[in-house]
Amino acid sequence: MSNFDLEQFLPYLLNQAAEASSLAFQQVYKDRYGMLRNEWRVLFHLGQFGPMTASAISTRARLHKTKISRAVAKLEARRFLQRRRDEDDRRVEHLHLTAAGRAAFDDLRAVADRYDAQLLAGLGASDARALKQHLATLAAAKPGLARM
Amino acid sequence: MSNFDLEQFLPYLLNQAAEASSLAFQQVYKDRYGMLRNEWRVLFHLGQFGPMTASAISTRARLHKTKISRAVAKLEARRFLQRRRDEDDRRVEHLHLTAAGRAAFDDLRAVADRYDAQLLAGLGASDARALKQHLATLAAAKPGLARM
DNA sequence: GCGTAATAGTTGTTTTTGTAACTAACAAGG
DNA sequence: CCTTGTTAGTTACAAAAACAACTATTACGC
Repeated sequence: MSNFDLEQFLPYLLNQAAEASSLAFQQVYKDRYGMLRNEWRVLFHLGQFGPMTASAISTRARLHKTKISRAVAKLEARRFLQRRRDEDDRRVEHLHLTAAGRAAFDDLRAVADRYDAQLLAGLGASDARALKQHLATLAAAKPGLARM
Repeated sequence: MSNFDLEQFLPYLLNQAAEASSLAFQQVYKDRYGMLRNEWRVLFHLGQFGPMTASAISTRARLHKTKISRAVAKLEARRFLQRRRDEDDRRVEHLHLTAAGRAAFDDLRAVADRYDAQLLAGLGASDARALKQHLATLAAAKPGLARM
């Protein structure tokens, strides 16, 4: 008999924590700006890193290009971003926020900042740092599982 | 100017870590048993906690009852579980694994056990414990965000 | 240059999810 | 008992995600 415990299984725990911690923030960008998860992510990438192409966002955010494509279309329709064709390579589109897009980003970034602090309120600064470090490592890992 | 960093935002980090760490395991239950995430979860609840009702699983797994309902229907169709009407309260169904269901559970549990160890291989035992403890706390929290 | 492959991005189709409405069975107050 | 409310679970319809196929443009090999 194994001592395996579902509720201590890391992927399960991570999912539960991710869902619980996303809920309240999700409510904000949905209620205030009618955004979906992928739209919020694209907005934040453009807000934080400046103009980028859809491919660059796809790589950095680890989102499939179809998700980016649809999120961009929606953000453009709502005048949060604009596209600009690259002169040299006409396949490429450079995306950048409009003033409205930047305002939304600034607003949501401030919320996110406070929310993050609230989530970590129970932990000391060094514990919080360690937690985020471990999560970043897990996020970057590409675990396989050879013949399990 | 804020020093906010998307990639250090806890809900975002948790999502990335959860997705990355779920991928390889997901592949296993999908390839071997054609299961979806919710089906795997129901299977594990029944395997670990013994016969339960759909409602009990719903509460413990924090899954909406419609997800349970569909997962149960699929698991039943594939002969991984059976239902039994409660004698006293005929609304209630007690769910229990069949031999095939238990075999699948035993197999997947063993994979999960090894996979968990692999994910945590870089951490010391006390770091791993602390990480899981923090995640459990986050998973249990019901953060609101009053007028942000 | 020309055929083939690769890249950027979009569109269409199928699954899966989310939300709400529904049936059936029980509970409780008068 | 009989209305009203609650709980267990299902079903129907709309929204979103996954996946594959598509167009357009550029790069590469010869």
